Amino acid sequence: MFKPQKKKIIKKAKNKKKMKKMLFQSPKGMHDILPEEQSYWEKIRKVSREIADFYNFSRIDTPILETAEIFERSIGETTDIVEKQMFILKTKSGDRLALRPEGTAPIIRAYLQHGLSRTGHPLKLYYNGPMFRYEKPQAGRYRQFNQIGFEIIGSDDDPIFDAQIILVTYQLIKELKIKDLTIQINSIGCKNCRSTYQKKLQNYYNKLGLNKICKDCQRRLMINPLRLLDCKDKNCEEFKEQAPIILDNLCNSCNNHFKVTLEFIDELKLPYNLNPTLVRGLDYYNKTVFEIFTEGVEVAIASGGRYDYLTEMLGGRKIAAVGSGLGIERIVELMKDREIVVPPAKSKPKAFLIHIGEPAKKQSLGLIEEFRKGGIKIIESLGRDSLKSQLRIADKEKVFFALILGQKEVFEESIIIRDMRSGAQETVPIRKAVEEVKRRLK
RNA sequence: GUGCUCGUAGCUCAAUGGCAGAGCUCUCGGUUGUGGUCCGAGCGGUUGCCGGUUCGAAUCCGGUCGAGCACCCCA
Repeated sequence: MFKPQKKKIIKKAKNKKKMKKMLFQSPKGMHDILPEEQSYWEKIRKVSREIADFYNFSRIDTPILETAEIFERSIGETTDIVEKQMFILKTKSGDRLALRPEGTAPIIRAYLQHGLSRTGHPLKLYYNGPMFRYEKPQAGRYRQFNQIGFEIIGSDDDPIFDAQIILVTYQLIKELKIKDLTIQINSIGCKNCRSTYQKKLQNYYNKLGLNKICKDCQRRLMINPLRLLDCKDKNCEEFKEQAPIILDNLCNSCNNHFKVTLEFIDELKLPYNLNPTLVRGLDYYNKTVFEIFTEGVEVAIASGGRYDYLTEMLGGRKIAAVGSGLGIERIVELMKDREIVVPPAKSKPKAFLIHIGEPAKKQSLGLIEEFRKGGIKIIESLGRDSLKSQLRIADKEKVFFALILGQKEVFEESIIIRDMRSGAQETVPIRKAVEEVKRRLK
């Protein structure tokens, strides 16, 4: 009777110890953005702000959680995103909310909810924020990832906006010094010609016989025939080559739309490839679809397309729109790999305040405020008391001047200004400290 | 979701069944209040976690968590 109890107690104690020691990890596929990589993120934010501003896109932020149905209706019930990749939660009152897996549908929801059509057409919006997909992580593929997106809503389906979206997206990447870009582009038609084409494609594969194509293709044939063109299986390749091509099956209006879009892009001399197998995974796309790649990287760094039916899918009247999205993590990885230099996220300090003794320490915070008023960034190491340690830090921070405030200086109401490069020092009245440093910085 | 590879100090890596180590980083010191170089010391680990085999496990086995690769899919 005693033994089991004893064992239990030991086990409990062990657990307690373990609990104390256990370190937590960030959730699978979700990452911290540490101070040392913030410079890349800041650079991307800055450039995207500037690009958006120039092309007159207004910033919009939508909640991270949305009614799950928004995505089910727009992205498509049979897509992987909706079928297995959404983080869904139920609130206490029973609402089904989803962590947004993409940015476009929420923006259209906001557009309809707030009647943003009143602000005139076309409405140009951009966003930057986290998206969530429950997937098996890999390099460049995370469960929480950040996207920048551009949307042009309204103004019918004028192909010039297809071209402008592509241009803006392309310029953003180019502005970040990422080279060797190519745009893959295709048109997947409208409701009418797409479904005609899908039937044609299904017929073609059915005639071939199911046993000739891979298992994935058999599944695709049933649920999403356009995806057949995406198959990378070697056996399927030859059938793909013979398969009907969507560009040959577009209706007159879609064909013309695509032709004009390409003319605009030709005019801009953007490097693009016609890719008739490019179809995109989301249901709301129609007509133009595109992806932007860089040499040596398998995955797209940006993608987008036209979505003229999305407003209707979300309960509004039909409003044509076109948009794009960029994967920030993928861009950051590229910038690191290619050793693209970016300015530091923090500004450089000009001076370092050193205190020796309690009276000096007491004056430190107040003195720093004087420098802030004077517009000079001054740093310190208030937790360190030895002069040597403080000078070491000042050196490491590469400041121009160290200001030394000791017992004697406090008594005399003065401060030492030390030029860190030459080592020359001068004692000046403390009232003139800011002014003196300012003068020397020139 | 399927198949495979990898997890040792904050970082880069040693130790391959027998005492867990090095370099870098970080902290402090090298005699009154003066940095970098140099020298010295210290901090940092129940080897991701749990279990099994064994006299003995970082090492072998199983599971699990995480990272990555190829699929699936995608930013």
